Amino acid sequence: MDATRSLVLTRSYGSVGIAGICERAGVRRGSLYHFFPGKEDLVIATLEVLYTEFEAEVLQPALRGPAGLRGRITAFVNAVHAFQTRMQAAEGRLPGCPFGSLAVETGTQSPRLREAMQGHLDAIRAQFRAALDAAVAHGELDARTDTARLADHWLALMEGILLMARAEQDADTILRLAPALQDLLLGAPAPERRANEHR
Amino acid sequence: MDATRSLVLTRSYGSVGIAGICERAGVRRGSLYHFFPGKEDLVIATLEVLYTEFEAEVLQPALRGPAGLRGRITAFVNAVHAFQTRMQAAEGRLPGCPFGSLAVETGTQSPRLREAMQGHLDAIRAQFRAALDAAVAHGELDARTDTARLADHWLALMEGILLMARAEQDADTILRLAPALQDLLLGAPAPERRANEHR
DNA sequence: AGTCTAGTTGACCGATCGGTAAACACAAGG
DNA sequence: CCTTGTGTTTACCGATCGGTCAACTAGACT
Repeated sequence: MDATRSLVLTRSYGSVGIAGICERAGVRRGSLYHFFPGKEDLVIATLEVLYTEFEAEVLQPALRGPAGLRGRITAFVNAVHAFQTRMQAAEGRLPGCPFGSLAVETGTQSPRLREAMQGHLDAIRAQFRAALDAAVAHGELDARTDTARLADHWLALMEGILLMARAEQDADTILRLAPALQDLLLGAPAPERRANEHR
Repeated sequence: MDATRSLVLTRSYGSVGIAGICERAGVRRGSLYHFFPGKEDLVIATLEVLYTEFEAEVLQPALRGPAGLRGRITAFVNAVHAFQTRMQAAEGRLPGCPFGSLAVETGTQSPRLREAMQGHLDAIRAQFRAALDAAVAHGELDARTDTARLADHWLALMEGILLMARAEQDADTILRLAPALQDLLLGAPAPERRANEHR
């Protein structure tokens, strides 16, 4: 599963073969099929583990650690940036958001895989919403804020940022686009103060 | 190339085979290789055409037609929504943003394809920026607005929106997330008016 | 008529795909 | 000692992958 993770994240579902996974893992193909019924299940299981780790190591610490929504967003962005940088250093490729990428690639081919990825995206969105609800409770956001809607926007923008980062194969893209997240979630600055504010 | 477009947009680069393309086009494989040196070049050429059409039929009309940035954004979103809906009706699958999807999928494998897609994304960003510059010229945005940066954010969010739409295979996702675009580009409403504003 | 060339065709290439199955190793339990 | 269950190994399956090639067709030009 570690081999599967490395390969699927840095390449893509379709372009990763069972043979490559097994070679990397130092395992014979037959052994693999003793534990997993097929490629699809292997990948689903692998990303299940990845999500669990992502929630425990990125989502929870960043979104509950610092006080204040602004600090939490920053912590979240930095944690994502660190993870992407680490992966790029280790594997030579910047993965972007695996759940989003897989959902896009297999969305029109493998319903089970797509549903699994959608489930993870939903879970991330729920974490975002919890952070927004906490901000509402602390008076950082107006009480009438539609946190579900805002969390939805947050996830969409985050996916877009990671898509751009993967397309450019550059982790700094995340930092470059992160201000958009602050603008979207905390309200854009008044037009008068907008120019170059984030530099 | 029409067959290539349909298949690549609704499936993915890796999962579309030369055989499938030729079968759909009613052409023998050998004939294809008389005109294109390989799959990569075929797809690049196909998406070149697609971008040209996209610019002429979506970008230009939407971003120059209506008066006012808000109206232009709305027109752009509606045009994209219409295109996605049409594709879904015709092919049974919602393609999302082909340039983004291809850039993501092939970004770690086919440098030429990735560069081509990046070029198209850059071109789209330039169109966005032109629309923002026009808004600045009309006083709709502050003169000090960093339009390049804002166009960058615009593209990232748009890619995220289309990624979500493809993941969910639902064109309405675009309309659901479109308000985020208005918030990001025109400035979020004051917190007091934020709740449910867009419903 | 003869030549040339753009394009078509179908057979074929080696490689790889995901997946299967039978033979085998081996430790645990009787 | 013998069975049983858990894995491992290896050879193999048909299908498909992207790509090649030589033979062929047919219209244009001389």
